[in-house]
Amino acid sequence: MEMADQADRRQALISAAFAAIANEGFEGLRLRPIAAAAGIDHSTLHHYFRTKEDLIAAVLEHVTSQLEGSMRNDLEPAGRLRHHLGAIATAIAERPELFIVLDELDLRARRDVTMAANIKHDEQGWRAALVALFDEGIEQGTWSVDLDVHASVELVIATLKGLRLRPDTAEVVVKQLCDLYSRGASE
Amino acid sequence: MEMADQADRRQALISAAFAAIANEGFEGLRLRPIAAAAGIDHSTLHHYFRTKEDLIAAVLEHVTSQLEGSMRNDLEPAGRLRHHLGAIATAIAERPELFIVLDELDLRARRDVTMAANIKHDEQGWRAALVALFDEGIEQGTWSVDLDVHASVELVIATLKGLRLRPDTAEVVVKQLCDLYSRGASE
Amino acid sequence: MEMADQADRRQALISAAFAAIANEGFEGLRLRPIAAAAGIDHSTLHHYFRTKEDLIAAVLEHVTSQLEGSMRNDLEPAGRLRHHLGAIATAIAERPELFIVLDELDLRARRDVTMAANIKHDEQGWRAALVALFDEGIEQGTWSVDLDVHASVELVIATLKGLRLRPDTAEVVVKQLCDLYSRGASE
Amino acid sequence: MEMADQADRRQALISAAFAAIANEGFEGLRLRPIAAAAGIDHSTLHHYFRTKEDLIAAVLEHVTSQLEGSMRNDLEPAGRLRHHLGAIATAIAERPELFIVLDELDLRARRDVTMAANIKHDEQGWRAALVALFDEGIEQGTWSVDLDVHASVELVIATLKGLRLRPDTAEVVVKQLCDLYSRGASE
DNA sequence: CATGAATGAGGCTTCATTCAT
DNA sequence: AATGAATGAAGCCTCATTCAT
Repeated sequence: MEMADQADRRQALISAAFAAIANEGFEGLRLRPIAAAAGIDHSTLHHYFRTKEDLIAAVLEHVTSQLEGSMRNDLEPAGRLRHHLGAIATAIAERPELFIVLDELDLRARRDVTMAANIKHDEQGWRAALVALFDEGIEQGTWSVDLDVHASVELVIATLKGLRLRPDTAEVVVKQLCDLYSRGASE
Repeated sequence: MEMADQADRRQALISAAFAAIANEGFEGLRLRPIAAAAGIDHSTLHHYFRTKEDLIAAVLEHVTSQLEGSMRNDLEPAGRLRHHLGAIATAIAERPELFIVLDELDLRARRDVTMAANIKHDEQGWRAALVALFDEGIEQGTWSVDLDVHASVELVIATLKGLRLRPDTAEVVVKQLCDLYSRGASE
Repeated sequence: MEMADQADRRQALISAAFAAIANEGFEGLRLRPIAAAAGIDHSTLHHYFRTKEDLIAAVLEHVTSQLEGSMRNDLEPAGRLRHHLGAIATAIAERPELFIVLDELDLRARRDVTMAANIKHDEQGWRAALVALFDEGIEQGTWSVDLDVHASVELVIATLKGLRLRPDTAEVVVKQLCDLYSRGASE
Repeated sequence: MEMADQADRRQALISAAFAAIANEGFEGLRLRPIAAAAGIDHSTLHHYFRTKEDLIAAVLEHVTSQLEGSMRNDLEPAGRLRHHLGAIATAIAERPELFIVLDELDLRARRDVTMAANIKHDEQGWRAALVALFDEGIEQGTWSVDLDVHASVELVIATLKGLRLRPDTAEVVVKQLCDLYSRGASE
């Protein structure tokens, strides 16, 4: 039981840090309030996370673990794309903070090599799945062989990243993007 | 002449702040180094910008003034879209700092109403131009009347925003987006 | 057997503390690393030494026990002096840490009455032996009756203390001091 | 006039730090009390000394400037030695704090290269003067050509260093050392 | 306009120690 | 005896801002 308490406390700290970043931004991340939110002394926080950086890394881990991709391999390419984009649009709409924080992290990654590495790693998996999706679609005739897979993948990623700050438009934008690819497909 | 000096100094401060944000991020924005970069005492900076926020606002103004849109009204809709997106892709590729800083500013806007207002105002103009572009295209038969103008506008904006952190992919992504709309058009 | 373990552990803590003072100085004495070096939790250290001061006192005891003087009473005064100084010079050269730590302790004694008392006690024995040596030497005609015994004792002590920070010069300095007293003796 | 104030304040900080080291030792050197003693906020201290190390360096400079050697070149070697040692003995007796602090600094030099360099530099001058003194003495027949100059210099230095912690014995010890060299000389 | 000393609030981190287990 | 979570005090340092000059 105590073990659960420990983990809980740790999780509480991560959650508090996550919320702080979401609400106040990276600038506003102060250790004292985080500790207070978890109901402990600010020096005790260092018992769980030796340094501020360690806490931030844990936040990143927490965020990415929540976004673990759901790519349904049982659908054909077009449907899979539609489903995947829809899932992300839904996630953006329902839990925008997740993406806000990811954006802050993304920005910080420009100066923090560790963070950059972690984010890159996470994106790699996503990117690979998208490449496979488009490759398969071309193979099956869903899209023309002329389709630029790399460009398409980057377009999808860029669009989704660009939606982070405007969660309210996520749904329509994603639909529009799907439609464009469907039209290409019907051709 | 001194007036020119004044303006120069002011501009030097803004440039220094801009560079600092581009290189170190918002977190790394310290007034003292900014003043030093402009060759003045850190106290004197407050004669030009009463507060840190004021300086940041000036940086935003500086950034947006550099991005004033070039929407060529002499071209037909499809060409105009292609040209516009190409121009932005070029800008991203050539002066990525501009967009990096814009991203930092965008993120900060979530907590700074003044900044949010300024950014929104700037985007409004952009948005309106895009709406006009698509409306005209539909009117002229470039795109189907079924085209969701609002969604398309947001898609374009989201995509471009999403490119900020990956300036190297800007060109191909923009081309891909144009192609998708061209194909839709050919229909 | 466990008792031996206990003593061993205690000794390990003292040794680790000794090494820490020798290497990092008094400033650098931290309990956690000491405990870690002895392979126990930092909390457990408090079972062996209730407080940091207690541990330091034990270090002093450890150091002085290692320096228990070897004054050979079988030699005549001049030879005894030469032998004694030589022994200390050798000790300084071979185990300089012992003297470094003693110096740190000496300095600290200025503010720590307990330490001051302990050190004073240790020195008292040394001082008495030296007084006896010189007294005997005068009695036997080795040195003139004009020899200031007290001053000579303090000179010897001061010189040896002054050598602590320059272990490499210990040998020649000690030899020089002996020579000065031998010359006085030959008179 | 204000300039004097500035320098005064700076000096006040150095003096306060000096006193703190003398009374509490290096361990007890805290910036806040130092600032308070000088009548300023603890953050203002950083305006005068960017870092704690800088302040310590200033203390060292202050101490050594007070000890600038008084080697009277108008006296013959034996008299010069007697005079020099007497001067230092007097200094130790009258201002023992100076030497206490020097001892703390000396000890710290073992871990602080900058301090070690500064101290070494100061000692170099002293050492050179002593070497010259003994060389001249041998040349003039004051001492035998067999005298080990290097050893004698180190003996003098070690003795004086060893006196730091026992200022009350300085006078007699120094006299005894002089006597030993005089006797050697008379020979 | 320019300076630089001064401020006060606040930042992260470290440490010896205690307490419940 | 041993652990490790928790504490609270304290450490150095930084920053935006103000004020007297």
